[in-house]
Amino acid sequence: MMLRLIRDRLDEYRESLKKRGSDFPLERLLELDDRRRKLIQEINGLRHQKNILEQEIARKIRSGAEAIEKDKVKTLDEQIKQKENELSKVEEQINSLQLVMPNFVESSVPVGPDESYNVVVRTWGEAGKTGPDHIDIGLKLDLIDLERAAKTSGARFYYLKRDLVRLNYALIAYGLDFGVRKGFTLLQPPYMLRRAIVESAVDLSAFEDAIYKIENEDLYLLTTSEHAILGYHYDEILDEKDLPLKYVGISPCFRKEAGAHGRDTKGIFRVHVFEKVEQFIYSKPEDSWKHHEELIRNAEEFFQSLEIPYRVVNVASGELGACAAKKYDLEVWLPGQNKYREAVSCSNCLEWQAIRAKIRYRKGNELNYVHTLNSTLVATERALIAIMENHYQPDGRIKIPRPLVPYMNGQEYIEPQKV
RNA sequence: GCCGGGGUCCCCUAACCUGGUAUGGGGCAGGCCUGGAGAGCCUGUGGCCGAUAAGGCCUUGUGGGUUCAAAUCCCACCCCCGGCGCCA
Repeated sequence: MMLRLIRDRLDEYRESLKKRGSDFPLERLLELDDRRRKLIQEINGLRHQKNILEQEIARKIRSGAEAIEKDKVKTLDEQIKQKENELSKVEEQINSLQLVMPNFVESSVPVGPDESYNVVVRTWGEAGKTGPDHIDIGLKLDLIDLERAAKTSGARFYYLKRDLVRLNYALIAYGLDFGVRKGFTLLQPPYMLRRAIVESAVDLSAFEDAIYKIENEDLYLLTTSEHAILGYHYDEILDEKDLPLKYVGISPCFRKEAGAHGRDTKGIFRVHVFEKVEQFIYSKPEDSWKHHEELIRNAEEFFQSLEIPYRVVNVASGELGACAAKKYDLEVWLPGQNKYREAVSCSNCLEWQAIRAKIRYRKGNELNYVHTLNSTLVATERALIAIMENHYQPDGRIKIPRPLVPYMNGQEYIEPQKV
């Protein structure tokens, strides 16, 4: 299906691969597809002959005659079997290529191999403030324990303590209410998914680098509720009048971070488990770019309400990931690191995921693939870092952002522990 | 986990025992009819190959097997419902 799309827009697709710097073997895939189509034609012809023979046999048996063509059917069966074996080998190769086949690249995406080619779209708030990092603050106020987490679970784990636990749940509760106000439907998904579901949502490289597998089961721990929300409508036909479908998911996210050795090793910035409130939209194709802007604007409004300075970047073609045709990152200012760091990722996957997940919609008499879009609303551990570092007061307290105060039972500051 | 019942096209449903190429209804789309609407009637409704043709192949939860032939018989697995057991 993705193949047909690519055959229709072959030049554009070659250009997209070039922009990504992808070494995807497109020519080989096209050759295999030609071979596949030829085999299907041959098999269809043989099956047609077989069907005709079978009907003759049935007719003869009904009229009481002895059926004598059985050996002819056997010969056909052998020929069919042989072609089918070849076909299934070809299809196997096609499938494994399709699992790593990247999406198109949208024309407004900056072309370049790495993040240095990202283009800043806009900035909000006063960046440049410096101060202690979340680890120092967390230790000083007894809000984070990393050593004991290392003892129980290893690197990249953490215990949150005291008011930071409450602040985490306040962020989640605020994020969910925020999503509902924006017209999204809340969804708390299963935290484990079958392989087929995960494969429809990601490219293969994600499996090795990110995904934890449950032993002896066809189940994988969620890396983001995005995948579970895509799976929600797996193999379904939606009605045009129900689109767009907007969901906000809440779940923990489990990530191996296998490809990230040595990066962000301290603190709770890059960890194996974190909570995330996620926006997801199933859209009609003609509306998906409008919704892409809507999703990033929602995330921006959320971080503005927390009074955290940020910038939005248009991610360069080489950093997109296979699924996305365009991706915005929202990067928050972290005084402890003296730089902007990624807190939100907002992608338009076009029909890439929908084709793999077989999600279509009915428009009058025809069926079309939907477009899917996803964006973080808030990954709470990273937001906690941003709050701790940006709202740290000279007197050693952390000011709780206004919208979270009601979720903290009116509490306005996190106070240092009295010794 | 155990015992029983079940999974058919977008939805519902017939055929399953007794193997012969998936029935009917609803919805939706188009057409006829109408001043207009409704009712009624007709046609279409998934996937693949092919030129958007003609035509053909495939499709009854998934994968195997028996057979000239499988929705139908056999085996394994998945899921749903009911009962029992276990459990935060």
